[in-house]
Amino acid sequence: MQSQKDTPYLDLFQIIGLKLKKKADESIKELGLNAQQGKVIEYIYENQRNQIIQKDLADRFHLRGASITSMLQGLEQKGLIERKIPVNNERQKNIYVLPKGIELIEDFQESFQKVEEDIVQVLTDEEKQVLKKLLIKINERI
Amino acid sequence: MQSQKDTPYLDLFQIIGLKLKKKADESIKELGLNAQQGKVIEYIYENQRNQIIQKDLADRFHLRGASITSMLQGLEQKGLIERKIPVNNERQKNIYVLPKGIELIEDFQESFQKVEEDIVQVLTDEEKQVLKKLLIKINERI
DNA sequence: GTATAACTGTTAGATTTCTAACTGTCAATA
DNA sequence: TATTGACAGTTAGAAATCTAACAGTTATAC
Repeated sequence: MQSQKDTPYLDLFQIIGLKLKKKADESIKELGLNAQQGKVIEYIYENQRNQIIQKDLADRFHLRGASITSMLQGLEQKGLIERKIPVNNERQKNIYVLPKGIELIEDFQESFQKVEEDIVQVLTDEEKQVLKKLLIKINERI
Repeated sequence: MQSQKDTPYLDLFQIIGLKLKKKADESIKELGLNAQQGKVIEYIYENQRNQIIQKDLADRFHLRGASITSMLQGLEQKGLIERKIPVNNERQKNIYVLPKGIELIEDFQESFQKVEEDIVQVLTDEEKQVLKKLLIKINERI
């Protein structure tokens, strides 16, 4: 395992990220969506007053424009969101969560909260604070 | 952004994991592979003396057996690895890196090392130690 | 004012992963 | 020892993401 040990941070972040993705997917599977879709709906709901467009989602979730198009088409077909071309810019589409989507949000949040607790339950309060600071620092620089 | 703030650890791990994946993919793109494939070849090379089989890779990389089959078929077609059915168990396949694959490993390691440095360069030595401990602790429990 | 460039989103096709169903082999047990 | 179950890997088809090429709209520059 020599080479694996050479990049312990890269390896740990990759594995933890993957495990968390699977946990989160599993936790909201019964709602007929995956974690990414849940997070996106949450984000739209929290920000729809600010006229968010698809590009904002691509930036926030580090996905390509094409991927957002595809995901939102799916969510629209399920009746969870709607997209409206604003009067001032016909290139864009503003995005809104529909009532059927809003109903699910509380369930998402509860599920994600449980995964969140799984992550930090083994840490002391002090460790949690330190970890958060370090993660934020790293996220800002990469 | 209220709901986003409710699961800061989950969100940070997801975003950092995604950014690192993209960085690592980019860094070995010129070799005609992605980061996952590079890590797998590295791992096979370091462990091929111990008769590793596909299931070991599935466990180590948190992928399904079907995904490993698919990936290894690709690497085999490129002449980077080979799979041999051992005499003592015809269900299994032992995996070995071929010379053409071995040639690439140093390049992988150099590239991954650079991504590794990107992660920790903003941290002090003490912070690095603390971070590693916390990540290992979390990884063991989830 | 017109031409050019930048922006936003879409499509088509490739890649990677997944689940579910399957085959063949080995192990356990009755 | 014959049956049954567990194990390792494969296949087919679905889902999510990507890149590259494109269309339409808006902004910029001359």
